[in-house]
Amino acid sequence: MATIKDVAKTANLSISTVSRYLNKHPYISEDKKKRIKEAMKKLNYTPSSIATQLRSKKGKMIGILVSRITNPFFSYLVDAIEKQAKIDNYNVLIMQTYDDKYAEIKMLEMLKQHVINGLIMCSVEGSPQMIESYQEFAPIVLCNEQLEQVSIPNVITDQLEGTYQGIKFLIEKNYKKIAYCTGGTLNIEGHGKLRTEGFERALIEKKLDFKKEWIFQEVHTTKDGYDVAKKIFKLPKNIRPDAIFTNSDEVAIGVLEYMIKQNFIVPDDLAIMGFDNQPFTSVLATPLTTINQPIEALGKESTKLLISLINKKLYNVDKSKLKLTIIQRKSV
Amino acid sequence: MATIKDVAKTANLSISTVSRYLNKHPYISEDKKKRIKEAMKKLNYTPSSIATQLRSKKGKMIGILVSRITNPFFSYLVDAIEKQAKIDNYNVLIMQTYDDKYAEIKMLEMLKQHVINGLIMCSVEGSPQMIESYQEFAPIVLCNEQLEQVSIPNVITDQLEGTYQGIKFLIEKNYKKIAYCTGGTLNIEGHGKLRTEGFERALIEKKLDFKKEWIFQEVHTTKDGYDVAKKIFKLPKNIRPDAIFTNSDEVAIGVLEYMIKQNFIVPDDLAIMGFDNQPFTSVLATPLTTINQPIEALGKESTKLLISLINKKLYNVDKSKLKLTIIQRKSV
DNA sequence: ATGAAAGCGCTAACAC
DNA sequence: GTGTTAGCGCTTTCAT
Repeated sequence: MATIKDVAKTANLSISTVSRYLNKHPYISEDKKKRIKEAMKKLNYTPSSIATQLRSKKGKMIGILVSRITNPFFSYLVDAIEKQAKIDNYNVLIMQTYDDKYAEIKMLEMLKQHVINGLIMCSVEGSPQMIESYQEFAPIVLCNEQLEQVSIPNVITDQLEGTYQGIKFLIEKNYKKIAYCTGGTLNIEGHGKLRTEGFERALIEKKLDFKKEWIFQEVHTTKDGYDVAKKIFKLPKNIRPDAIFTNSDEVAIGVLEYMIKQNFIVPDDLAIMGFDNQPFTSVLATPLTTINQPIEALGKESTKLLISLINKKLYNVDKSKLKLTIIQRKSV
Repeated sequence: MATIKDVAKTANLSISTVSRYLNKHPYISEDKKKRIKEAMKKLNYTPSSIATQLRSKKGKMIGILVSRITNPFFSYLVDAIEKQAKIDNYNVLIMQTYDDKYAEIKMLEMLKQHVINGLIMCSVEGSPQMIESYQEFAPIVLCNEQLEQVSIPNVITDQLEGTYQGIKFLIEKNYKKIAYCTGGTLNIEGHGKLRTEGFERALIEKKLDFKKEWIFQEVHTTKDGYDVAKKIFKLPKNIRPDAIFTNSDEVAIGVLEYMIKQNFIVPDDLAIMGFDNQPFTSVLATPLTTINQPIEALGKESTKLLISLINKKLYNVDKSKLKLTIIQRKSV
């Protein structure tokens, strides 16, 4: 690998002059510019970004933390972030946490180590205080997440309202026995807490019962959804729910899968409400009624906010496009 | 930010001793170990990976190039690669090319600049010679891709054979007028060339006709598939194909979508063969008959091969799990 | 306008 | 076992 030294030697100039050329410093004579260009071409030289970063500390990399890239919600979110980041010449380093606190810390440490210059967290595992403390090293933006009692900038949709509307939609369609899935646990703060609040609000408002048999915690995958359905249909008919509000289309598809296999009819035997409006949910055996998340806007605004923060500038998040909407199809 | 110097000063030791501790050098007295630990905690010290990389040149980052992370084939492939990379403590830097040669070059340049220590290319755009030349800087492994006339290690499945079997399957099911989709163009080398060869071989063997109206080039997305279907059903009935072999489930879903919308029946009006066996293809309105790709094995073997190359060791790819298999469902 | 020289934070001989 | 020292490739004063 040719270094700046080699270029300087070949062009018969000092290292500093070459460095200035590289950094587009004004006032370098045309003659020397040409000599440098030639030397660089001859030696096939590329600056070592490692050395540049070491010295100047201004890298151009942002990190994204997602729980699982195979979840289309996240892959589309990453896609949106990357498209926006590219505009400002940032590269993107993606890491999956698999809900593992340790992996999250590894990424946060990269902030400290200047591997990344900012981080968008689309999933959070560790304690709010711990995460907050890392802001000392570089900006962090929470995307589609919210942390209480600490101050970390975020861009979010109104998950409480979205869920509230979704449940209300179900009730108005005359479903009264509503099962509910959440990725978290009901007790602990975090994961889906706001959605659960929206769920409760709608139920209370419509004076409907809660039944602990209808609440499913820590469900994430299609397989989890499948297992939830299995449990539901094992319930005696009189206490079996007539609709299920899932926390993602992936989970909803698991429920659907079980019902198809057992020859149950959607929505007659059980209505299914998805969440995310993922691609292909309109072409399923029963097209899914679901809640659309504004992924594009979420990714774009988070990125704009983060890059502004990196450049120590202000940015007002445009909230106009961050609305959740119900997509009505056949499963409800 | 505290540096190794600060730690040394605080612990009242030399920089080297601290460095040795950091690098798990044997034989450091327990007393000093403790002093170093305390100093590190007190100063909240983390080594700068930039400096470490500059000095030792042994970063721990591998790059992955995919065309679009939103394509489940790639997100699952990335997932498999990441899981394997983690075992050897490598982090993973993902970049999307969007079939853009320029983005690809940007990633290749990162090889030069030591940002990444190896690259897995799950998609290739530029000229074989250009890509080959970058091996000078760090190892490159092609995953699910093949380049002629140059020598770049790769791990692949037999796409020709897979397609040949797929088309033969169609013919044996008594479909004789087979439409064919490819991501590339028929003339130029690259993109789907081997699959096209498999297609041709099966047709010739079974003495079936080619019709240029049945060939669709440069189709990638669900929307492309939708448009292909539209064209097919505009054809006069006597020259309309009775089956379509698509190049991905995404495309197949587009075809399905159009047919549902227009009230055509799958497979009676047109049989659809997918490619990839993506999640949820079994729960579609018409469950998709498709070709399963061994994504797990592809990712795992590519990563093992790349890391071996980085460490200048030999590795023999385990080909036993790299087989394409037909998944028979309802669309054929 | 250009060059010399002092580091950035770390590792790795080499010496003791 | 531990300290001293010379860089890694680059940027950035400070001279000239």
